[in-house]
Amino acid sequence: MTQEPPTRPRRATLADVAARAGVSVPLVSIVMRDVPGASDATRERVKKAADELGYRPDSRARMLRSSRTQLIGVVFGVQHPFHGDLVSGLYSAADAAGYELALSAVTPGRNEERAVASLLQDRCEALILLGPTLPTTELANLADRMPVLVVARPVRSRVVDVVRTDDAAGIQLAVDHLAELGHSRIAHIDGGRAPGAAERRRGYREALDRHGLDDALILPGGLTEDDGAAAARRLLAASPRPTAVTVFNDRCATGVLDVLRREGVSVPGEMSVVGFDDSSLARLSHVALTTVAQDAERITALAVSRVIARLDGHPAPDEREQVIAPHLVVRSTTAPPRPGLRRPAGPHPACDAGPLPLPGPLG
Amino acid sequence: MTQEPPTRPRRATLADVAARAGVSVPLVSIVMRDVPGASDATRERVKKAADELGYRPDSRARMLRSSRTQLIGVVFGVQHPFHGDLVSGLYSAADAAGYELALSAVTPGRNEERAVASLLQDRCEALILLGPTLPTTELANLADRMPVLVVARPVRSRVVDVVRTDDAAGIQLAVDHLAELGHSRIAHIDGGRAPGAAERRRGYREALDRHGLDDALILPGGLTEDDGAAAARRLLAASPRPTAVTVFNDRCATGVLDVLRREGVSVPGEMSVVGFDDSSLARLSHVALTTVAQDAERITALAVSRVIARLDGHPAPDEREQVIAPHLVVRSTTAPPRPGLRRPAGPHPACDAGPLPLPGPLG
DNA sequence: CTGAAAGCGCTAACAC
DNA sequence: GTGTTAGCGCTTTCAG
Repeated sequence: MTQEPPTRPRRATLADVAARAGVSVPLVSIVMRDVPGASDATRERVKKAADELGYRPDSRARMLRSSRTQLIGVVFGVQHPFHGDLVSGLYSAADAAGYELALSAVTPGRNEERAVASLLQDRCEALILLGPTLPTTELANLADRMPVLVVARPVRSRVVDVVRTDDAAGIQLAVDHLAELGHSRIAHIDGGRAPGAAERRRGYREALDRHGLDDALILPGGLTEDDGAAAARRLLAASPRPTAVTVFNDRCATGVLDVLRREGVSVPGEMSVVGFDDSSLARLSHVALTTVAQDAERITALAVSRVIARLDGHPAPDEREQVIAPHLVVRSTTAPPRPGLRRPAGPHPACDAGPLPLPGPLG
Repeated sequence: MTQEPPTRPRRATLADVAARAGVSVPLVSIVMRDVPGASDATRERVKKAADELGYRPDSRARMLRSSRTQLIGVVFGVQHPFHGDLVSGLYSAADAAGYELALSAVTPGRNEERAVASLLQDRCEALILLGPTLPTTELANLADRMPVLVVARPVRSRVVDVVRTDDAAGIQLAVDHLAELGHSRIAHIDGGRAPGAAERRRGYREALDRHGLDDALILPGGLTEDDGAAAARRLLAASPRPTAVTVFNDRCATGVLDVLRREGVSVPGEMSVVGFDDSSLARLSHVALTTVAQDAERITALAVSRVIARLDGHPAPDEREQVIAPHLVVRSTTAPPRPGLRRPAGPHPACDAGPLPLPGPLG
């Protein structure tokens, strides 16, 4: 067996293609970029030569030469499911606009500062940050150098753009849904100091007001399953016990569901639960969580177009923050309240393993 | 209110720093790269100037000039939770070795070809592909141009490196665990044609053989919750009914759990369940799935070091494939078999809300 | 230890 | 249409 080639063939350059096609380098450049300035015959010849050489343009040289890099930097949390949806949307939007994305992940061992720093070295023209925890002053610093757009975190600043879900409206949708089902004692498990938590608290209060329900009950929660579990125990201890609860996010709601089921509290019979995010968690058939869905596609489309508008020097709109309406996804954790002890089976009561399936939302 | 600055300050270059520090450009380069060739006094002065100007090196120009880019391209699935773990590990490993990562995501609207193509334009020196579905011939094509390493998919090829979990050994761990608990009727729900599925089937068969259990039962499964749900129904219909089952992955196992609980089959009392991946799903407190964990840290460390060895021209090792031993994470879905109808409570039987906890692996 | 010159691969100006 | 010239920001020779 001969040794594998220790020396790889040098990559073909424009000059190689030019030589092979018998034309000048700039002409090849013109052809490769599909811009006017070459005859069809030449185009043909050059493309053939490039093909034969397996030529691939060098984006770094290209970006170095032209002042525009057409690069948008994106900082995202590699562990965060919803960020996956957002990144997908950003790719499509950027692609449609002729921009490239430079991804930089935040991981347990790589903080936002580092993620941003690497993007700066890559000479991105703008930055899109997904749910950043960077202090506002840092964001402002960045915005001083380039357009910065924050997704999914409310930032009060005159220098960065923000695109986010209307958190308050989201919780209001949830409360409306529960109120329509007939619930009057609706609690809220909040997200503490997490991004959006304050808005969701406010939305909850306002919705209760609108429905003339005045016994608001806000329990301290958090972002994780465990936070939800702890809050659920307090929820059950409340007197009078609420018949429904809106929870800060799906993860937390999952923890709530867990405790409820362990305690033998039927969901949605004795307690209706609404989450937030419509994460993959909520969609699991055995969770089937009614939840408030964020419109990732719209959010990302707006984010990209806003950032590009900045790059094109369009004047700043009055409001630097754009809030996107969420929508409610009704699954199986919400139903009309059931004051009695009999546990009616909802479409999917995971732990009501007993017989008697009584389908239909209304008994 | 004055208008915001429509014209952003040009980024500082080496020349700017040089001018400010009163030295030549190359000298600044030497200082910025921390290589020998400058006096301490100069170093001090240059660094100060760079700082004041907010200088950031231009990675593109740097890579263009030096033949090495020190860039490793990574293709990953943005929706795949386990890829998140892998990306985290790759970052640490690459960082420690002085390499950068160029991330390129596969999304519903962006296939692997595109993800790879963008990486090629970025002049990565090597490619690491996470669970790719690219045909082997494509992989070989790529490997012709640069070192290519595939993670988490068995590829029989002499030209690409592979680092993956020992799938067969993983299932064997699961079967060993179940056999030790006293199970003799152990089924397997497989992953069809998914990467690793064949190996896991084989591991299951071999493990059964080793334990002298000859009634192997392999049920067609898949990767999703729904696949698991369907398989679980067949599992329950089997006669004699198995007392334990190993499942292709955690997602599928979740679907299995769901059906079991709905059908009133106690887990782990009447049926023990083992998953594969140790995904976040398995870790959820209300799922608490016993599962086979892949060692993401070791996998990524090996992947990076192998790829760098290639770049450094080290000779290819005999075996281009490296299989990493997984380990078992015992949670609450496995326990000794209970032939009777009484449902004993394991450490966490989400639906066995009854009392009597009988701890200890052996009854 | 420091500076001058050259050039990575490409594109933007100009000539012809 | 096509070729020539210049230079993006940086690193690499090589002189001094």
